[in-house]
Amino acid sequence: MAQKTNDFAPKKVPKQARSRATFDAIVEACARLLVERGYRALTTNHIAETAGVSIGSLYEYFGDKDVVVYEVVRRTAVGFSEDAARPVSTLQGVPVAAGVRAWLGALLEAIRSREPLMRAIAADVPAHLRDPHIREAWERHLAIARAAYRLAGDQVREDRAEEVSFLVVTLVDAALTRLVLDPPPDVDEATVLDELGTRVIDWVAPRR
Amino acid sequence: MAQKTNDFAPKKVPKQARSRATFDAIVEACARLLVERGYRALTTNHIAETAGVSIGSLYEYFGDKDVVVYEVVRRTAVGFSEDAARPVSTLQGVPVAAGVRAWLGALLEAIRSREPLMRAIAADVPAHLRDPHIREAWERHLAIARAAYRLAGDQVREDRAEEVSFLVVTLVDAALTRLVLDPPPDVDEATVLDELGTRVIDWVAPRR
DNA sequence: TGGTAACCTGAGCAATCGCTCGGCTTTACT
DNA sequence: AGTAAAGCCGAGCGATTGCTCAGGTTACCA
Repeated sequence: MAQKTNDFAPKKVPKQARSRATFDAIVEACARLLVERGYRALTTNHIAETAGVSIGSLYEYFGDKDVVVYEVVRRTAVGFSEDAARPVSTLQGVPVAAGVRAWLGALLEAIRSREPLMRAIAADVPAHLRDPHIREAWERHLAIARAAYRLAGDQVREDRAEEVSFLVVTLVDAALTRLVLDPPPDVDEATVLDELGTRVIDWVAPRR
Repeated sequence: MAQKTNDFAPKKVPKQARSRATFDAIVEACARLLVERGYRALTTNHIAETAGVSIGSLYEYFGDKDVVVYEVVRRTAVGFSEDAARPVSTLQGVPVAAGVRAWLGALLEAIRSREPLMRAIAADVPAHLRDPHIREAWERHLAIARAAYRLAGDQVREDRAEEVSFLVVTLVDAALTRLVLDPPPDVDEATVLDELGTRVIDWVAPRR
């Protein structure tokens, strides 16, 4: 059977320390060029040159250009999810309001600390390279939302759980991303954060 | 002074009926190929062939490939904005709740009727070709929101107007787009719409 | 009806880019 | 020390693509 997995996995895993450094140098060079010149100007020759390795070495590990980009996006998404999830995992027993605000703060910081890369990825990287990771990150967001729901016990509403989660995560994600990557004029960031927090809290845990 | 306008305006405007047809055929062929094969597989030769005109004619009107794509995106965005705005303009004197739901319905329909093109554009078209139009559409959304505010008079809250508009438009835009282009499982569309409407209404016009 | 401007044609050039391959160097292991 | 495996090199091939240009056709108007 023809294995037509549309997988962008590296074609070979480096085993020695030297080759792991080569591998990483390539990925990092790709990230740098992505930020500095954008996806469209990316060439394998250029990546290899920037990484200080030969084009042959690049093709030792990566089947083609998009595999390198895929790896860059993967690392970014994984780091992002970890940063976003970390402060939330220690929230057992905390009131919903504090939990929500902690969540918002962590997400904002996770975006802000990766601003240039996230901007470059969102701008130009083709969807088929982004989507798997965005989908995963999305799943993790929803998992956090569901876990928070469980932790919050009877503080939160229980009807329409899926729909409310969907809308809340959509709102938070879109608003924070836009706030960092494309801040609108005449909008005060602190005010937006406060208003956003207030509304989300009121949404999931309306005072009875 | 070197005129380095990063403008993607067509290099020449067709004057006769025949050439206007050529121009349109090129734009439409580009839209079709964008949907069927995606931005990356787009070539000027292929666009011309699909349009049934020669490659020379294409370059008569469009400086390069991206100018054609830019025009496709422009037309899509303009049509979208018109569809989204139309039902809202006749809302003088209507209660806020009805206005909001009309707005949501119009937006949803405007997205849905362009689903394949919007998906193709969002997936692969580079940001520098999309952004000007997205920004414009965004401005029109905000204008609608502000106009609605004015029409609604004392029915709506007045503090934090800019921030609330920003968040509401972000939420509505992201939620509806995602709902059509990437519908999550386990989420009921009608329920989402109802919940979204309820929350938006309660957000901008809380019952006192 | 003749001339000019607008419009159209398509073979093919120049440049780029992804990727290969034959051969060399370093590391790991016995 | 010897050898095999892993890693590395980079000139250059093959294919593609954006775009030009010299010359033809159609529409407009005096």
